[in-house]
Amino acid sequence: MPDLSIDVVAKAAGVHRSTVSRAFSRPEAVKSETREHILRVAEGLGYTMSPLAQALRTKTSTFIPLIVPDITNPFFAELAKTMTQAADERGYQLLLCVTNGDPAKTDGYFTAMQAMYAPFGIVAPSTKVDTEALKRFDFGHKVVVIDRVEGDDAVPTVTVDSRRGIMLALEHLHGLGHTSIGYVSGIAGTHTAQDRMDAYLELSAESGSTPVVLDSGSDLDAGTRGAEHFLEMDNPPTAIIAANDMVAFAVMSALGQRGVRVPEDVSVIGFDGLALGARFNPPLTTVRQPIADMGHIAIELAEKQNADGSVDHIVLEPELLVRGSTSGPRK
Amino acid sequence: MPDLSIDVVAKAAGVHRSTVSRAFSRPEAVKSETREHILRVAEGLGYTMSPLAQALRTKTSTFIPLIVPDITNPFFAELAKTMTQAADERGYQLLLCVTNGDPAKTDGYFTAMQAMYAPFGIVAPSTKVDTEALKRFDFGHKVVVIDRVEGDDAVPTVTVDSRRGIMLALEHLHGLGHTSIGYVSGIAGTHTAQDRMDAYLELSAESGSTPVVLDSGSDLDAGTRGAEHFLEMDNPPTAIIAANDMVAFAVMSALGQRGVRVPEDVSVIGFDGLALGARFNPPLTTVRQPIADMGHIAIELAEKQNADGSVDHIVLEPELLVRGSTSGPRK
DNA sequence: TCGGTTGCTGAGATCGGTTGCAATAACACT
DNA sequence: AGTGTTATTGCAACCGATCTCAGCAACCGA
Repeated sequence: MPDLSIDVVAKAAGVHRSTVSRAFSRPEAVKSETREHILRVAEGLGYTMSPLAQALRTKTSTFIPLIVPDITNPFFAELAKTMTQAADERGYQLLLCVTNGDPAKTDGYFTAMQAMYAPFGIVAPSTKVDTEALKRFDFGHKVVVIDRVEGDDAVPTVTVDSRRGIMLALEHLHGLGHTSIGYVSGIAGTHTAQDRMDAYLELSAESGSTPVVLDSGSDLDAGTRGAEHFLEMDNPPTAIIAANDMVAFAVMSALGQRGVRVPEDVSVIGFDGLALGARFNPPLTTVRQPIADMGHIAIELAEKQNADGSVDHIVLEPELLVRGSTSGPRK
Repeated sequence: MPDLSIDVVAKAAGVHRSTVSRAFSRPEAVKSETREHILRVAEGLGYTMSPLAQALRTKTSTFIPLIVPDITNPFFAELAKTMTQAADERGYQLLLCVTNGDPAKTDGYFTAMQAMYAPFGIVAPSTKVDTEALKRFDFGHKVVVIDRVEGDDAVPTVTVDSRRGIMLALEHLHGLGHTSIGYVSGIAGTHTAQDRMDAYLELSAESGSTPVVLDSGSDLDAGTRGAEHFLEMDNPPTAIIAANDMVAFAVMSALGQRGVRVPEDVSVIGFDGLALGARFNPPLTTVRQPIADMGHIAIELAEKQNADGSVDHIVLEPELLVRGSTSGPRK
């Protein structure tokens, strides 16, 4: 590969660099005859433009950072999957940024994204802190957030309707005959986590039952602690809503190890709709978030903002996914 | 941010561009006094070098593509996690590339990585095809593979000792009293998958028992099919080795739905050592691969190759992780 | 036929760095 | 003092594109 630059193509096609450049990036500005010739020659040489050079000159690259707290969490993994797809459909390259919940890292990624002229970035926050970091950067570089954001204004967001999701779960459980329904919270700090919890509290109260929060911790051990708490209760709930699928897994696992059977002894319902849930033992009933859509929409929002400056806040509808972890109450 | 370029720093520090450049990238070539002054000024301005410009000029960037078939598979997710960490410890940026098993995509990523002067890439293959794609690119750009590679020569690799891993599993099961041990294969096409299967076949034969391959499919449904096959047998094995954790999950889930209990009715052991396994129901006994090490080593190998041209093939030792999915045989 | 578009292409500066080479300063040695 | 290093720094070309500006030809209407 004798270093294919725009100049060698230009020479080979007998035109000037600038014409080749136009042939690629502003086709209508070149006589169609010339353009096709150039394209043909380029094709023959196996030429592609250097994204780096382009980025340097135009001050806008195709690198888009995906900032997540933990790629190991299947929710973020699924998000990453659909995002990569959406991304390279549109010629973007996803930069995987894992913060591990460390705000310093988040900051670092933001400055890095400026440095490489990222047109925008996607943030799936673990804590409110992440979204606050945004402000320090004046939104100078556009970002879209997979969560609600305090104040709901300057930055585009996409989320699912937490309240509706919890409602779905509650209705399903009520329909099955459950009246005492506990809750184990998930990754704390996120607005959506907060919203789900609030929704649970409110809706429970509305339906006349007293809410039972088994654990409100932030980590995965919330599941274990929740299960323990459950076992210590004199009159434990007959069903448990977990703030997200991972926590639901943890709950079921902890319960299982202590001899409690799902759904025979207690029903468990998650929130996320991870594919993995279908392979769990038992398969997890859950409130599905349209993760795939979220990825595409996030990118669309970003592009839209770049185009006309509009910042939208999309709220998607969740959906109930009934699998094997819920059934009628024990007695 | 009035566009911080090297020139503004130079002016502010009263030196020439080239001196600033050296102060950063070849510190020993600048009088320490001057260097410190420059660095201080830069610091004050909040200046960082443009990785794009650097890459363009030096023809080597800090972008390193991580090519995986499916980030949704926790094995690759864990790999990605440790790799991002290893990567940004050394100032690299990970580009997430998901092939979905499509060789065309793999090819695309290879050309892309050339275009952006990636110093090397990491490939965690789904099929042998992936490794063959490498040859089409003359290894012109360095790549290290998380798998064994046909011929074992031109490209650095890191894997764990498949045979040893299977041996560990077998020994554990034998120790528990199992004599009839089945096998469900995993993602096909990979050399390691092949190796594990071969090891199972050989070691079973050596120990005098007849191997029982419950399913040799490539997809996740192998688990389901394996379970069904298991149920149809007159004299089913008392334990099952799954080629990887995901398949083990699927097997246990399918078994569970059909009323077979693990480990009471049948023991199941996986291969990978995913953190997720600890949260499964029951917690999965498995052969642990040192995934975190693999990530770091992969990057080290790549750097080493770039430095002195050496290509190494590292084989790591697996380790048994006993959790709850194995116990003595039923009767 | 001539001034006024319009369409297409070439020149050349520029993006933000790097690096070989030349210039100068400083120091060592005889 | 004279000459030969050696350490520092400046100069300017270059990496591979983009884009403004200008040049030129063809076309239009009066």
